[in-house]
Amino acid sequence: MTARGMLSRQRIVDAAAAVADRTGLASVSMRSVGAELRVEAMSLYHHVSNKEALLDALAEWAFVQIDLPEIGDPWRDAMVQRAESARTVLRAHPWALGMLESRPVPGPALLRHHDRVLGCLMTEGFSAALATHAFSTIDAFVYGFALTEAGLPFTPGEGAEAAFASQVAPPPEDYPYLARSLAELLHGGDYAFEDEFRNGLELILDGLAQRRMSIGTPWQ
Amino acid sequence: MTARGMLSRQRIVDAAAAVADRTGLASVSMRSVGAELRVEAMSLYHHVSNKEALLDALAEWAFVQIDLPEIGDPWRDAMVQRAESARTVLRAHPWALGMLESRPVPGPALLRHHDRVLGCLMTEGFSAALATHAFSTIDAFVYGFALTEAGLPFTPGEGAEAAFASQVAPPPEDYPYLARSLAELLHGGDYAFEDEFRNGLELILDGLAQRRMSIGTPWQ
DNA sequence: ACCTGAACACCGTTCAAGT
DNA sequence: ACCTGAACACCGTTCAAGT
Repeated sequence: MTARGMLSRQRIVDAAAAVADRTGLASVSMRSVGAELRVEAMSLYHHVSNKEALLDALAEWAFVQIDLPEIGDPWRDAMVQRAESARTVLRAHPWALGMLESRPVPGPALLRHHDRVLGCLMTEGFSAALATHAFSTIDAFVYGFALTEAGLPFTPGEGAEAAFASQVAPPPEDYPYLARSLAELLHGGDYAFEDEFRNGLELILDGLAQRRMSIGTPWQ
Repeated sequence: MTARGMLSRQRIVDAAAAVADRTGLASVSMRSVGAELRVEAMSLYHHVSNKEALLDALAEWAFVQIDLPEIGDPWRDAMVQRAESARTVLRAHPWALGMLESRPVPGPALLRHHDRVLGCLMTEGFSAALATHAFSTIDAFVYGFALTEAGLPFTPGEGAEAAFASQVAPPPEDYPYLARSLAELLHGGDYAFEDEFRNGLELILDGLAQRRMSIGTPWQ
C-alpha cells in the first residue's frame, strides 16, 4: 500500500503529467511530483537525473499519444486522423505546447513518427519535396491551432463563443470590422470556433491534393 | 547616472525583455529584472502589481511589434507582410510563443489588430465567415511554424539543415522514408527549412483566393 | 540499492522601515 | 512617493546519513 520501493521512472513521469494536468506546468516541481507519489523530492533523483530530464520525459509522454498513421492508408484520411489525434492530445494536455519550443534532440519516437508520415505520403504519389512541404504545413497549422485554442479566454463549444462575444462587446466605433463580423457570424447562432480546425485543415489538404496532381510541373 | 527615481513600468518591461532575449523566459525573475536595472526586486512592485502582470506586459511588448496591415492594401500582399512580420518578431523573441498559451483577456492592441486584419479582407470581397477562416488558418500556421522553428535543434539557414541531417543520419533500415527524403532534398544542396514558410503560406493563400472567388456557393 | 534530512542558493511576495 | 532590508514560504540540487 505504501509507495516504498515502488518508485520508477514511469511512475514519476505519470505523476508529473497528473500534476501538470491538474494545476499547470508551472506547478510541476520536484517537491510537488514527490508529494504526488508520497515520497520526498530527493527520492526522484534516483530515477531521473534532474528536472530538465523529467520535463523532456514529460514532453515525450504527451507526444507519444499522437496516433501514428498506417502506411498504406489513403493519404488524406491518414493526415486528417493524425491531425485530429494531435489536437485531441494537445487539448487534453495544453502544457505540452510550451515544451515544443526549447526541447532539444529528436528521440527515436519522433523520428519514427516523422518516418511514418513521410512514408504515408511518399507511397501515395508525393515527391520527397512535396511530402516535406505537406508535413511542415500541416504540423505548423495543427500546433498553431492548438496554441491559439489554449490561449482562448473561453472554452470553445457549447455556445461559449456567443457568450464571450457579448461580454467583450467590442464597440463598433473602435472596431468596426470586428464588430460586424461577430454580428454576422453569431447571427446564425451556430458559429463554433472549433469548426475552424476542420476548415483550415481541409483548405490545406485541398491545396496539397492539387499540387500532388501536378507533380512534374514547376511546382515539383 | 544612477537609476534612482527613474524607474517606470516601461523601463521594467524593456529590462524583462532584455533578460528574456539574453537568457530565456525561465530566468526572468523579479530579482533578475531588478538587477538589470540596478535596483532591488522589491522596487518593481511600485510599478507592476506582480510577476504575472509583468509577464502580461511582456507578451504585449512582443506582439505589438507585429506590423498591422493597412486597410486598402491588396489583401494577399497584406497577409504576406503581416505573416512575415510575425515570424520575424517571433524568431527574435521565441519566448513570446510560450506566452500565447495561458495568457488571458484580449487587450485593446489585440482587438485593434484583429479589426485591421478582418477589415483588410472584408473590404476586398471576403465574407465575414471567410475572413474569419482566413484569419484563424493563417494565424495558426504562422504561430505553429514559429513554434516548430524555435524547437528545431539547429538554426535554419546557412546549410545547417545538411549539417544536422548528416549528424543525426537516421539509419535507412529503421527510417526508410525519412532517410530517402533527406537524401533527395539535400542532394540538390539548396534545401532550406526556411523556405517551408513561404511555401505553406502560399498554399494557404491560394486556397483562400479560390474560396474568395466562389463566395455564394456552398463554401459561403 | 534506495530513500531521506539538513543545508545552500535561489524564487515571489509582504510588511515595516527608511529617505 | 519611491525604494529597501528582513522575513516567510517556496524552488532545484548536493551530500552525508540512514535502512
